[in-house]
This record gives sequence, C-alpha cells and structure tokens, in this order.
Amino acid sequence: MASSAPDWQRFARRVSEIVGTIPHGRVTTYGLIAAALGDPRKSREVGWVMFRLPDDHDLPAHRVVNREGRMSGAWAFGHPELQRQRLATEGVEFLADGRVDMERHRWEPESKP
DNA sequence: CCGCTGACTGTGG
DNA sequence: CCCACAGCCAGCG
Repeated sequence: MASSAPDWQRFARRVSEIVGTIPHGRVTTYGLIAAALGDPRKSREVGWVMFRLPDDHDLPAHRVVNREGRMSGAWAFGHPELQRQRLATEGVEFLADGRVDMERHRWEPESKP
C-alpha cells in the first residue's frame, strides 16, 4: 500500500503524541519513537516531523536527541545551546564530550503499533 | 520523472 | 576515530 497524505498526517500526529509523553528529565531518540510506532526504519521521518513542528507547539521537543545523545536539531531552538540548557535545567547529565548521558536518561516510549 | 538532501540508524571495514 | 552502504521517505529544483 502506497503512502498518502492522510497517512503522513497520522504519522506526524502519533509522533507528536509520543513526544508529549516523554518524562521530565528523560530523553528518547528518533529511532525509538519510530520503533514504538512499529516502523523502526522511519527514524528520518520522525526527524522530519520534528523539523516541521509549528513554532507554537507545546511539546518537549528538546527531549528528542539522536541515538548517540547528540542534539542534531539544536539550531531549531533558536540557538544551539538552548536545547542543552533546557535539558540541564531538568537535571539531565552530559558526558565530557557534550553528549547526553544516554545510559542514565534514555527513555523508551510505550510501543503503540 | 530524476537526483539530491536530511532533527536517522544499523552494519561493516 | 573515520568512511561507505543500505534502508526509509518527504520536499525541492
């Protein structure tokens, strides 16, 4: 079955739902979100959804990082340090190289295939 | 339609 | 550490 606009909208809405449930002080990844939706290979599409979020969204988008704990979308927060600042405020710890300490803070979304 | 890009990831050299 | 490749797919020119 080919993809369609409604499918994409639904996908985007489900991604937003999951992002909205990321607990304070925890982070998850594009791949884990995609996997929770039953499409572990759609991590790029999850990233695209995040990129297209409206400016007035009320989601903790700063809690989404890549699998290495790097903040690849930091520039979308207006300043590359803002995402890190928000995470630090919630108690998220970082490694010496600047990555999020994934071992301590990784959160896996509930699977909703 | 084609080729390339990208808030991605896993595997392999 | 680096890089290449594969898989995925919306947008763009």
